[in-house]
Amino acid sequence: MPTLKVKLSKRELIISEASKLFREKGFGGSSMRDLAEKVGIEAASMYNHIRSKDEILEEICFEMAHRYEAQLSEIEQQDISYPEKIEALIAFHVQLIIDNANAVSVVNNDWKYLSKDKMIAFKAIRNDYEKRFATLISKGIEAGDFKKVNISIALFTILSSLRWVELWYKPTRGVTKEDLAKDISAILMNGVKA
Amino acid sequence: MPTLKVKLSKRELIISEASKLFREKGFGGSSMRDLAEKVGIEAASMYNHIRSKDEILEEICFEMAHRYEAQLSEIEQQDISYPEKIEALIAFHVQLIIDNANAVSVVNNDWKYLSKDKMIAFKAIRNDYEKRFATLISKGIEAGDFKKVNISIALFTILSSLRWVELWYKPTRGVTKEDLAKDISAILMNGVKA
DNA sequence: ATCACTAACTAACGTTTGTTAGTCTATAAA
DNA sequence: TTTATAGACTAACAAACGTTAGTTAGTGAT
Repeated sequence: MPTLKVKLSKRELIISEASKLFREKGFGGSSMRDLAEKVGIEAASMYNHIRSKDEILEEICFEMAHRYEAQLSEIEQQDISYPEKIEALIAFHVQLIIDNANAVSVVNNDWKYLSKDKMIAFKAIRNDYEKRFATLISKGIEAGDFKKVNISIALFTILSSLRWVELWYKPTRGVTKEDLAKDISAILMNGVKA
Repeated sequence: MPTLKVKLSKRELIISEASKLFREKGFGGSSMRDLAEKVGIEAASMYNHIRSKDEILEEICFEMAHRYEAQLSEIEQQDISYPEKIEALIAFHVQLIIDNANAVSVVNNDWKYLSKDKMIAFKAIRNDYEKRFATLISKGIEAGDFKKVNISIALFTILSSLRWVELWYKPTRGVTKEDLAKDISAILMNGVKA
């Protein structure tokens, strides 16, 4: 039992360090020897814990994809208004990005390094997510809660306006996750114009 | 004279194909032999036109950075209101992204593959751009044209809400650049809430 | 004390990488 | 007609890549 625990945590250390390294140098710019040095063992030794370099990337991407999907499912089922659902999703995105900045960055930037079939699978999950997100906007319009905006444009404006958080957020800025989510929500919901 | 012209256009072909390839596979995932095949010559032959793989990336990044900077300078000097300036910048971003989707994608995603000193130079240009963009928002607030939003948050919400255009835009969608810019502006200026 | 197993190591494999050297051919200038 | 240059080629280099093989030290169970 403790053996298994140790093994898992070393594997997790590798993946955690990989997230950091991939974020900084990109998947293609990171070598297994670079990574091994960060982990503190030889490159070959890592293969006791992981199957391949590709597998690390896959684990990062699908793990995060699953988290997004799970949270969306929960919010879909909550009995709140559509604007509240969108705001809840925005808050979730902000929180996930801040708590898992490295992994989120890798998913956003390095999914194109996935092997062909894994990439197809990944895109399918992402498309599903976007479609369900769009449905929330669409229903919000029907309910009269949102303006009659182009749904696709609104969707991607919201989604990508969240991406910069990963690049921008530093605890030293003195902005809490909650305030940040609130400010972004306010801009997307009500705009910047006076 | 025609000799020079031909040389330039072959070099430009290489850079153009490189933009396409880097966008699809990433800088680290693209080899010079891959690229040469797209160009239609041998890898070694490309070195009659370019100095190195790095140089291609640098040319793409700094060429685009310069265009952003030039347009910002022009808009800064125009005698229009601050909201109009921001909308003009949004329209410019949309147009540049649509007309140079490959190059913009490379700048956005692969600048981290720049060599250390080039990366420092690139970041300096980008920081300058962001600072001047932020100033426009700041002055717009002082003028009473914008709500008293957090300037940094507003800035990055606007900038990154433009990034997805590169991923999303297809002429087949039947949305013109002008309409797209207008819709994005509308959301950022007035929000989605009814 | 023996056995099985984990997880580290060194050494090396075969490829692929970016790049250089040297050569040949066509075209334009003299 | 000679000469120079541009721009393609083939061949090859040294380095770096992901990964495998084989070995060894330590640990816990029988």
